[in-house]
Amino acid sequence: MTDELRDRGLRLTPQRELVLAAVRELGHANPEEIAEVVRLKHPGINLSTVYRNLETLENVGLVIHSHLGHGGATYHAAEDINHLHLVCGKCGSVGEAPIETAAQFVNTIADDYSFKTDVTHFAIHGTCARCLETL
Amino acid sequence: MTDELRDRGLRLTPQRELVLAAVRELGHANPEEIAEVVRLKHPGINLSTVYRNLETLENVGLVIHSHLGHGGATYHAAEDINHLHLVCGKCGSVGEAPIETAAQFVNTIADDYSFKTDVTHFAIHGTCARCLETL
DNA sequence: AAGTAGTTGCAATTCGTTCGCAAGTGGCTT
DNA sequence: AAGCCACTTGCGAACGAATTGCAACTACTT
Repeated sequence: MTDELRDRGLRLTPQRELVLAAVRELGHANPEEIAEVVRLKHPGINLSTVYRNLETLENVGLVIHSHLGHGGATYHAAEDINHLHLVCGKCGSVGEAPIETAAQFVNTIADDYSFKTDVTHFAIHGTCARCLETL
Repeated sequence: MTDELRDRGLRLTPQRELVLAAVRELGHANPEEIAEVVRLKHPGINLSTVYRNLETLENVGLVIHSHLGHGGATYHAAEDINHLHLVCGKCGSVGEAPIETAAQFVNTIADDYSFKTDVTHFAIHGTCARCLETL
């Protein structure tokens, strides 16, 4: 990460390093959760610092956010955006499926509308298997 | 709409009527925009009244919300939820495509994960034709 | 070792949404 | 036609999430 940052005149601070580490560790997490993990090693970190660092890490391409639910964004390490999210509207569970599942859909939209789809950015909303059973 | 409401012990107030009318007129709109339209005929309406009415109209099945962008929800008349939204991450434009476009995708997910997808609830995120050209 | 520009923490602010409450009003009942 | 009660409204306060201004700090270049 040092290069990605320095090449743009940005700095490698302990806080920034810890934020990235937390994102990598957590999988998908919101800023609040990330702050909690960071605080284990750097108790004083401010929430706004976490927000700002997530933003710069995203600009630099090390981190990506996606929207899983009604609320705010969740963050992923850029390396492991290789799945789409199946979010259950009833129980809130978050499942995963390989991006290839959507390959054909993405192609159709590209062909018919010249629209380049990023399937990972928004979750796929619906009802999960368990909730379908218990209706 | 009278029946949907009265059957549940709910009332048909002028505000409620105007909120539904505004949703039908606007296509996809957020609470603020809906409030503006309502105010043309009922200047005093309070924003929280709009929020509450959108909620009850949704419970009753006359209105549905979906998430098009980072921010809050946008509301549709229940009748015309027959398309999915293609939201451009660059320019913010909102395109539409028939739900059938996603039929195969939805089926695959149903078969492989027993997950029943509601494609209209979240937008399809990506880059629109025009923004792809001007890169 | 020093200077500079990026970064942090803090507190205040914004935005969108929700809440409690007292006053108002639909619409059933008589 | 009048009355009653539960549902609604408007208002202001409160809310959570995210953003901002600013002064103090510090990573990095030279």
